[in-house]
Amino acid sequence: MNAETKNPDGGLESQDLKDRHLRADAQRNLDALLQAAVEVFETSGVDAPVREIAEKAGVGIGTVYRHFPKRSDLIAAVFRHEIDACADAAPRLAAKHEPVEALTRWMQRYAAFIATKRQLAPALHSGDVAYESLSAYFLQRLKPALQTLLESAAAAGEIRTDVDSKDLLSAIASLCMSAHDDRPDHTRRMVALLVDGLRYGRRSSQDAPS
Amino acid sequence: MNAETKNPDGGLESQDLKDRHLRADAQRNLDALLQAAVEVFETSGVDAPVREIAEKAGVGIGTVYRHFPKRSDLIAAVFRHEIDACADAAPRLAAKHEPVEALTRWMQRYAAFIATKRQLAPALHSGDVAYESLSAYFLQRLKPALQTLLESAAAAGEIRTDVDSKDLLSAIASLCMSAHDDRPDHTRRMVALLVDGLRYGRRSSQDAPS
DNA sequence: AACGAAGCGGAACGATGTTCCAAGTATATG
DNA sequence: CATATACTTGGAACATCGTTCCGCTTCGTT
Repeated sequence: MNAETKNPDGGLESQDLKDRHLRADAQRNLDALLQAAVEVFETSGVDAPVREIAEKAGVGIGTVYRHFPKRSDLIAAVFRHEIDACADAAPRLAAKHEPVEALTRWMQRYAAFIATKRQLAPALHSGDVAYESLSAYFLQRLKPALQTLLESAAAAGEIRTDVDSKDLLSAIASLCMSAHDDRPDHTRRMVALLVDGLRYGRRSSQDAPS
Repeated sequence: MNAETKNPDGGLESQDLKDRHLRADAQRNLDALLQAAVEVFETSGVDAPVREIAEKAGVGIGTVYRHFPKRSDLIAAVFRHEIDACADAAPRLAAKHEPVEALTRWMQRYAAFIATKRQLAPALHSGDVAYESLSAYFLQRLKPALQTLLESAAAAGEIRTDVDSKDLLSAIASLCMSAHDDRPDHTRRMVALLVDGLRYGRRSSQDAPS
């Protein structure tokens, strides 16, 4: 009924943050659990039984529920984990490649990530409390990541400057949602097309300062 | 592997068609089952337990599975039933109201129908064989229904003539999918806006026959 | 009325999410 | 190093579902 009964900070565990000393073995199990969940979800989809994940991680079912009270918490944790991985890829790519190349590679990376999560989309809008914060987190992490890449490429004069990163994120997501199984690289080409679109109008801005 | 093992006619039961004499009590149970399913799905959503529907219909679980071998068959049957109801509303409205009024009312009717089926959309694209034929049936029934209404209104010179009924169907569906719960009549106004859009360009066609 | 077949009800099965607690183990403390 | 204590664990057990099965009931016919 009231929202006060919920943990105000969003309360999702992470293997990176050590909030209150977590016992060493517990930490090890948590990591194994997350890794196993990633693999199982990739193999059998998000509908895979909790027991299968527990077995793959080499722990008991009780351990799973100790770390993730609800099945949806596990899914949410994995999702967050992958959002982080995708967001963290941005600065890494930016350091290794020139701006447009980094931007291109990241968009492809992001597209591949979204394609994996197609079956998650329904759940996201199902009103489940466990997924409520995910949409916000998604934008909070990915929008700045893309924005930085866009700004670098724009500063180098390689692409246009009038593109909103949020629009671009959802545009790519839409592309991936409609991808057919019989066109494995359809999405890749569509994203490449988007990048070309970004380059096309690069000289259209004349209000550039300095 | 091969498609030949599947029933070639699509094999979905209907309370309207009497394929092979159905025993009187069986027919009664089938009707009660369908009605109960409609009510339960409305109340508790499509994820409602089969047992709940059986109880509401006053029959045993075995009876449900006699008529609908799979849970998805029940859902599909209800969906078909409601598609029929929506399609049948078109000629009824056309007989009772002037063309544009009939068109408006039907579009609102259709929008209300779609809004109810939001949770069904994921299942429709999940690849389940039971739902495969539904998309086709959906278009087969609804497109002609809308098209007739559109043509009547166009013939009366009340609306433009360059609107594809299929596009309009999916446009309304899209509107309903993005509807928020805190805006109950948002969809209604959006559909009304669509109707106004139809009226706006009414003089743009000059190739109207007879 | 009697018979055969169609139909019915619900116990039972297997899978899955979730709870619970006795037993085990890491860590702090002496 | 030994001990105490609280944190963790494993998995049996429970609740809920979809689905199957089969003995019994009821309808339609002769």
